[in-house]
Amino acid sequence: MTSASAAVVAPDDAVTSQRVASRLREEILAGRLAPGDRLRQDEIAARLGSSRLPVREALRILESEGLVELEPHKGARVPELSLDEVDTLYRMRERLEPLTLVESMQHLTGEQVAHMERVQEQIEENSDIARFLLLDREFHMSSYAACPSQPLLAMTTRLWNSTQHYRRAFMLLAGSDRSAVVNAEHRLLLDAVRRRDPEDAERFLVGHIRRTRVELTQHPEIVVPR
Amino acid sequence: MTSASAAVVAPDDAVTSQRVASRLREEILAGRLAPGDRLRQDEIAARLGSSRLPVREALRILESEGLVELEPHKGARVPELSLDEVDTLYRMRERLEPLTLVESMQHLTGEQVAHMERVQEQIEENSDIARFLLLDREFHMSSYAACPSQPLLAMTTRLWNSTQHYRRAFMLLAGSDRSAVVNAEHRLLLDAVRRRDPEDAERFLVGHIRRTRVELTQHPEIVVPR
DNA sequence: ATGGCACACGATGGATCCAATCACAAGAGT
DNA sequence: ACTCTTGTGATTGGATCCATCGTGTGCCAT
Repeated sequence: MTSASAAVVAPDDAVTSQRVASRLREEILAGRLAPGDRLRQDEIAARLGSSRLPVREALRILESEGLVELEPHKGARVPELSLDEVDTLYRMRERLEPLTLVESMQHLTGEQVAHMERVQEQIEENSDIARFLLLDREFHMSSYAACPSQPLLAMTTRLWNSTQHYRRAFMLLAGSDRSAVVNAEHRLLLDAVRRRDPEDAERFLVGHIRRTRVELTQHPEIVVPR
Repeated sequence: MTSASAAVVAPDDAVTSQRVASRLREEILAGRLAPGDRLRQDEIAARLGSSRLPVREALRILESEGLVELEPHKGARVPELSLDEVDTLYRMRERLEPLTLVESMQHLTGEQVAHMERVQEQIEENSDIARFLLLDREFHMSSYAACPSQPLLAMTTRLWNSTQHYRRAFMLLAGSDRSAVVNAEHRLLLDAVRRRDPEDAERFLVGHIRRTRVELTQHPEIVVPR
């Protein structure tokens, strides 16, 4: 699969524009580039050792993934979302991701389900927030990995990308008090996936996303006032 | 609104890359560029009177809208979808578009609803298929026009773009026998919008999209065998 | 002192040229 | 006759240079 839509890692042999996109994607998702930050083509080109042209193409790639926004003659910046916009993104997730999961579930191998379980075990042993964000993403993305529809998987990934920063802000704020709830939800979800039960899978996943949305939107301080 | 995500027309004063994207978008949506067709950068640049660079950026824009697919060193082509992929795109529409409609509905002005009604009247008077495709798109997009969430509107537009060609193929095949059903569904939808009733609006819209999906997937001959 | 305008600097968009990659075809070897 | 190889042409990716647009600063007028 040459498509970079779902990949987070950086293939070293790829074309320059995709290498640059990978680097920037990683920096945004890790939070080193925060919402509102501007991305100057010159600076990036110099820092990553290429010309500005691949940088421009990389910014287009990232725009299609929802990680930056481009405005003609004004440049690229990491999008700043209002609370309403985050809320809507979560409502989109509540509707789309169950479809992604159901489509993927029927094609998941036993080994892939076992991988999900191992990731969940790591989540339960873990206490670091940055690591939780990585593991949580890995857990859900693993459940979507066998989705045969590229557009569906790409949109799901895009929704995760767009909300990543606010998930982190929420975790840093609320701490890991709610980890027991998250783990219970993940366990139920995992069990439904193992049983290949689409109804339960959809129910638990919607509940999981919805609860996160409700808790998250109770903290207006994690977004710009607007 | 400078965003090109939902626009179909070509602003003449825009930057070259967006002008090129507009032209190509129009050619793809109108069916002059069919699935499987290749888009050569040189040829496009010469035809539209620009250098290849804006063409490359335009292709990236169109890729993010789902209208072309890019592969490194191999170029761009209009995506060819299998029946399963079209089916999944319609299932995505069934889940996403009701949300778009509900979000938009509460902000629609009376004048905008009146516009929807005028478009529906034109649909009922019309018998040309190419014109129906335009009007049908205008009818639904008008109902989404007041959606405050850019990502949601962009994704909805993207789903419409990706399925446009197969809608046309289906209409050319099935003719306009089913226009009575379409008109009845549109009228119900319009009434629900006028009453600002989110439950009915969602019910009718899901039914409308679902019926189209079911009828469309009964015609495997409109897609590549695969 | 404050608001508005003009100019200069910095950043982005576009054009041209060169390099790398791929696809197809012709030829040699088995 | 078939297949593998190699070379050539076509096409895309990348670098550099120039044009255009935004933005910030500073001056001037009110």
